This record gives sequence, structure tokens and C-alpha cells, in this order.
Amino acid sequence: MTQPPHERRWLLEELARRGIRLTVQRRALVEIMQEAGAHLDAPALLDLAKARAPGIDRATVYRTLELLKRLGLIDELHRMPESGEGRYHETRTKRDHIHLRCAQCGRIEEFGSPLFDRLKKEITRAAGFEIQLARLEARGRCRLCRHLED
Amino acid sequence: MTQPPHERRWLLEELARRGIRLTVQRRALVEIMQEAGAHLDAPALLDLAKARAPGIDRATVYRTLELLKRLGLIDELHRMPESGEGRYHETRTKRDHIHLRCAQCGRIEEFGSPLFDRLKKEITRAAGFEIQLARLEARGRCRLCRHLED
DNA sequence: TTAAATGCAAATCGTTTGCATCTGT
DNA sequence: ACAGATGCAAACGATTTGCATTTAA
Repeated sequence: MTQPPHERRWLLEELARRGIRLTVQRRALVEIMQEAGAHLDAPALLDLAKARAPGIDRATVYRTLELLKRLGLIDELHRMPESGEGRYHETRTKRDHIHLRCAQCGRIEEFGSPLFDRLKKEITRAAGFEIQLARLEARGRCRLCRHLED
Repeated sequence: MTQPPHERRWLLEELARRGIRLTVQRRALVEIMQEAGAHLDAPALLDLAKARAPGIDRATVYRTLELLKRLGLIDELHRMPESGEGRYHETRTKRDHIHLRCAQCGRIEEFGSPLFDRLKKEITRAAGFEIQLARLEARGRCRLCRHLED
């Protein structure tokens, strides 16, 4: 699970590369987002960031998220109905993907499949719809929780 | 596009059938939800409802949406990232489906495909994930807007 | 040095809740 | 009549904004 240092820092490096000012607050936030396997919403991010950037304000968190989104470095995830949770962010991988959210343990795992791409192609062809962004989000029970429960 | 009266009223009839109290406010909300082709969020719903149920309060809107969800008559949709729009509701059709949201005209069209079901089966099999709810939401340009624009 | 980023505080927005009053059955 | 629904107002949590101050480059 552990990533090599340069993997864990590409966001930071990307910011530097683009000439973005690197403040302690931004460092903290960006590092947390990359280290956390989970998808964090703004309040959670703020909590964690306080350890590394004492006195950091919520406004800074939101402004940083805004910045990263504008730069295309992270994507905002939609929230699932009935989840009660806020917005999530994840570092940018591919724009289109599948998220499996476990209703029991709350973890989100990603899933990739050529079938997904075929489905998108079919949508374009059959509905005449030009897809800019497609996301499949599923709620259910993950493999681990199923084993623990049964 | 126009539906026959009984089609437009099944929600109301379903409520009566279940012995739910039919107030003017609930009538208004339910009728609006069925007549509007669009997917409305709570504030928009409130606005429209004021014409038919003067003095209706936001609390009533939220409580009614809650009720309908609890009864399984509507589903809450997640919101798309960067859309800035709130939650949507739609009268219940099937739990799993595909939504194509046009970034230009804002309309949402539904899409069905056997490929979608195959994809879900694959997720269950390959990831060991037991799907309770799956939704694919795509943003892009609909056929009509593409024709108008080009 | 100086444009940009921050903290602070107040404002906004969507949603929820307690409670007294009203209404559908 | 009375359980349940409503309006009102206040509370809430997440997000946004204006402005004076600080800071990275």
C-alpha cells in the first residue's frame, strides 16, 4: 500500500512545476490528500491539516480545494444519496471511473473495466450524447465486510 | 411528451392507496414533481409549490420529500461535481439507472442498456462487491444541443 | 518588494428541528 | 376528536466572501 516518495509527492511537485506558491497550509493539505487512502471532505481535511499547519482556517481549505480543481489536479466527487456525507475529493487519476462505496465500513474502492468504456461508447452512439464526464457510483457491501458479517 | 391523467397522478393515487393524509401542500408538491419533466431540488420545488399552496413552508417541502423517500416513491439523486446544484428527486422508476445531464440545456435524460447490467454483474463477480444501488451519471452535450451548436 | 495567500469574522445557503396551531379523516 | 401535518422561527453545518495582515518568491 505504501507508495514511494515521488509517488506521494507528485501533486506538490506539479504545483511547483506550475509556479504555484507553496505555503505551509498548501503543503499540509496536499500531503494529506495524497497520504490518506480515503476520500476526505473539507471538514475532515481541515481537522487533519491542523496538526501540520496550526491555525489553518476553513477558508484556506476551501480555497485550496478550489485551486486544485481549477488546475485540474483533483476532482470533486458527488455524494451518494442518503449518505449524509459532504463532498469528497480525490487526486486526479482518470476523469471517468467507477466508485464502490461500502455502506458498512465507508471505504471507497475504485474499479476499472473495459465494459465501462463499451457502455460509454454505446451511450454516445445510441443516445447521440457527447460524454464529457461519466461516473458510476455504487453503494453496497465490500468483499471484506461480507466475509466478516457472514 | 404529455401524459394521460392517470399517468400523471399515480403518485397521488399511491399515497391515497397507502392511507397517507392528502393535504393541499402534498398534492401541490406531488403534482409538480410529476408534471415537471425536469428534476427539481427542494428550493425550486418550494418556488413552484407556492403557486398552488400559498404560504407553504420550506420545512414542509423537506418533510414531504423525506416521506416520499421513506415510502420508496422517489429517489434522491446525487449531484454532479461542479454543477453547483443541490439534490434532485425523481419519481421512482428503477433503482439503478443512467442519467445523461446536458451541460448546455440542463435537461436530464435517462438511458437504459443491457451493458449496464452486465457491468454490474462483473463488479459483483470481480470485486466481490454486493451492489445495493448503482448509478451512472454522465455530463456532456445532448443530441439536440449538438445539432443546434454545430 | 509586492502580488498573492492567509486568518478572521460575518454572510449565505440548504437543510433540520422544536413547538404551538391547524386539519384531514 | 385527535393523530398527524403545518407554519414559524431558530438552530445548524457546510461553504463563501470582504478585508486587514502576513508571506513566498
